[in-house]
Amino acid sequence: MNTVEKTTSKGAADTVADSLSVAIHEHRLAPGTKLGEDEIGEIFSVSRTIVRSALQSLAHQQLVDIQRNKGAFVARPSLREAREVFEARELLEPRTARSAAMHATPEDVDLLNLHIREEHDALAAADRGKALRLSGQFHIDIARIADQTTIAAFIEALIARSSLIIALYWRRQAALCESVAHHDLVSAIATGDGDRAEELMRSHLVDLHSALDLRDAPETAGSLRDVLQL
Amino acid sequence: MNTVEKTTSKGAADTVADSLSVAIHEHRLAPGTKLGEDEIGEIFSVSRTIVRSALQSLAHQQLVDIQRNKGAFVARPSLREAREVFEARELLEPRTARSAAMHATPEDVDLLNLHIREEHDALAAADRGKALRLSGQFHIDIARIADQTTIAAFIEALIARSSLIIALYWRRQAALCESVAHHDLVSAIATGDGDRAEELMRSHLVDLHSALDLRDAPETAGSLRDVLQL
DNA sequence: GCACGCATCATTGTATACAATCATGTCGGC
DNA sequence: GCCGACATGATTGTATACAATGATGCGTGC
Repeated sequence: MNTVEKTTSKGAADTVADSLSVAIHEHRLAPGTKLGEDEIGEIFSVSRTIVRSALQSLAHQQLVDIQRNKGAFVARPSLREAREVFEARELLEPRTARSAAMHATPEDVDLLNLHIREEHDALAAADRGKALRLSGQFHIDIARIADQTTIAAFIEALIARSSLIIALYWRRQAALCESVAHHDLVSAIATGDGDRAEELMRSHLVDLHSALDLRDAPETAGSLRDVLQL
Repeated sequence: MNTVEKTTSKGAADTVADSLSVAIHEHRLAPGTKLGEDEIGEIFSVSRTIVRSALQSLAHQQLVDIQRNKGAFVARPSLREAREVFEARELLEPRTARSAAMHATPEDVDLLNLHIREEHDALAAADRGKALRLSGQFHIDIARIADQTTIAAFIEALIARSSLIIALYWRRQAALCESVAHHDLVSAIATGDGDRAEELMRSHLVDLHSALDLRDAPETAGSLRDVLQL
């Protein structure tokens, strides 16, 4: 049901990586946070070998930044990267939404509705982090439904980085994640309306993009600001 | 000059990963080949720790397939994956070529011409593997020139997998890699003709795609066939 | 009082040792 | 003679020990 089946014996490293990944997605781990190997190893009761493997995995999808002889840190996407990530999403996701609308089965639609409900519940419980993560999960679900594994993997990576970007550059304080957009998307997908799904996804991403402050923040001031907000 | 600068101290694992990656790209390591940890460690005179790290890195970009308690093998993309990879390339690369035509500097064009020359030389020297690798490198160069790091990384991953796909499903025996297509592309990029670059890239990829035998090969017969060709 | 250099310490990089799992080949039974 | 169970060997998974590098803080000299 999840990303990896239990039956294939997931491996301890993946468990650690998943936990860290979720924590980052839920904004419980802020960009720039140092991820010490011993520290994490103690938390999960595994050796540094496992932690190291997990961190390398996260580094590969650019969720963490490993600096040689310095350690691993939760990544801080630059403005440039932020722009690129959203440009890439705007290129890939609308087409994927269209494809999802074509391929979706009733069970797929049920799954999407379930996830929307969970997202809504999290928001009602004032669990902003969880709502944010589920919001991203929704986009990944759509990519999965579209039955394009390769592109779905790309989108998954982009959404992961989007979470970091939102943590760094989010502007609108309240009224985030208007899940109404997601709801409309599901209805378009449920009725197999590819055109509408594509357009809804496009405008949804433009909305998201425009809710970020990607204009001219100083590239290097990040570390300072980070210290202050701690 | 390469993917990673020497000055940042590349790390032994990356060296091993790069060597293996090149070997795969040059079809010196066939899909399905077992990559034993001790074996590789002895070749490069490093411990299994390093080898393991390198293999995990390659696994993440799906160049090798790691099966728990079984080992690492050069990946064998399925027909489905092969189709998806080329569909994704056809989605991403034409637009990237257009962007490259817009951004290319004279030095960029020089670099492309240099690489085409190297490719031609390799072909003249009957070094089919090297020519193939350089042919892929050419596409990566274009993505780099397009100045879209994120998408360039995706394309790089797709080209890596394309190399495996070509190894498995290539149909036309002779007359491969008509570098004339690359040459035309460079001229379009050099003159800043985005439309033409986009169209040339699109047709080049369609050519490539159609030179593969992706029709109905049995998904599971691979292992058998592999044994026979050894 | 400030700055530079050095020593100490903490953390990461790598190698090796041990444990667990899977593959292979042999032996016994049918 | 063929099939299955078991034992042995090889290979991978994990933990730990050692080495190397970077960070911190103190002391000395100016």
